[in-house]
Amino acid sequence: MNINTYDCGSVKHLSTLFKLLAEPNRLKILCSLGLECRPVSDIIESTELSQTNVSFHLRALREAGLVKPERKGAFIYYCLPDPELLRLLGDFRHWLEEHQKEKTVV
Amino acid sequence: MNINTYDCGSVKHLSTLFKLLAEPNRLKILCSLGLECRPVSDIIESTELSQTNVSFHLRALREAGLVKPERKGAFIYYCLPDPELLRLLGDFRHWLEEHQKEKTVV
DNA sequence: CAATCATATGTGTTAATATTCATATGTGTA
DNA sequence: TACACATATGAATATTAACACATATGATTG
Repeated sequence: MNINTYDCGSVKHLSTLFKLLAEPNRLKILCSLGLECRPVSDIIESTELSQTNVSFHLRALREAGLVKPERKGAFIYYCLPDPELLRLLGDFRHWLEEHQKEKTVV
Repeated sequence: MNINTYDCGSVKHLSTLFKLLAEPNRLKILCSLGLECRPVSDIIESTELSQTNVSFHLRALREAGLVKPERKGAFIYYCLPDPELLRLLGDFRHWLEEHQKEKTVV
């Protein structure tokens, strides 16, 4: 390995995280949650996805610890245990905008 | 849409970016580049991937503007046009570490 | 405890993506 | 010009992931 090689830590962990975030519907779900806790029915409504599909993606996010379920009666509320994630997403979005600008300039 | 819904901007653009970063070998390539420009042969060596495979992933990264090719004689050097990307990757890695800790605590 | 609502899960199908093999293109040099 | 080297591309296959359908589980209400 070269001395100038950048250390990305465990590439595996990073890539599985990005894989989760790479699915548009999962991103939608995360964004629709925002800083609030919402029942699945809410998520279904705001994302306009099928119940099965939402449940499918929630499972993936849940198992990765990106969302946390909390039962309240018949409903299960989901929230982001660490809202810092939203900041990171914002950073990327911001970078993307800047990056696009540069590309058009160059 | 709820007033508390977090705006992730164009989910589509974000997800295509994450999709690029979700491939372990592409991450490896980005990290192996670091802040330097390197010929493809270097990348092949440090990632231990096949030539075809490296070329395949470089194309994807190139078309998204994440790496930039520059011919020098028979060699083509690739570099990150915007090293800020490495910082973002570092942020995610850092978050991942913290996040893992929390999960074990909780 | 039957009926209903909210959510999850198992299975099969389909679409997307990575990987390899064979080959092409472009560059330097004898 | 012929040859060797660096990299790219096209086609075929393999792997993976999303999605839909049917059904199961768990909670509430009468």
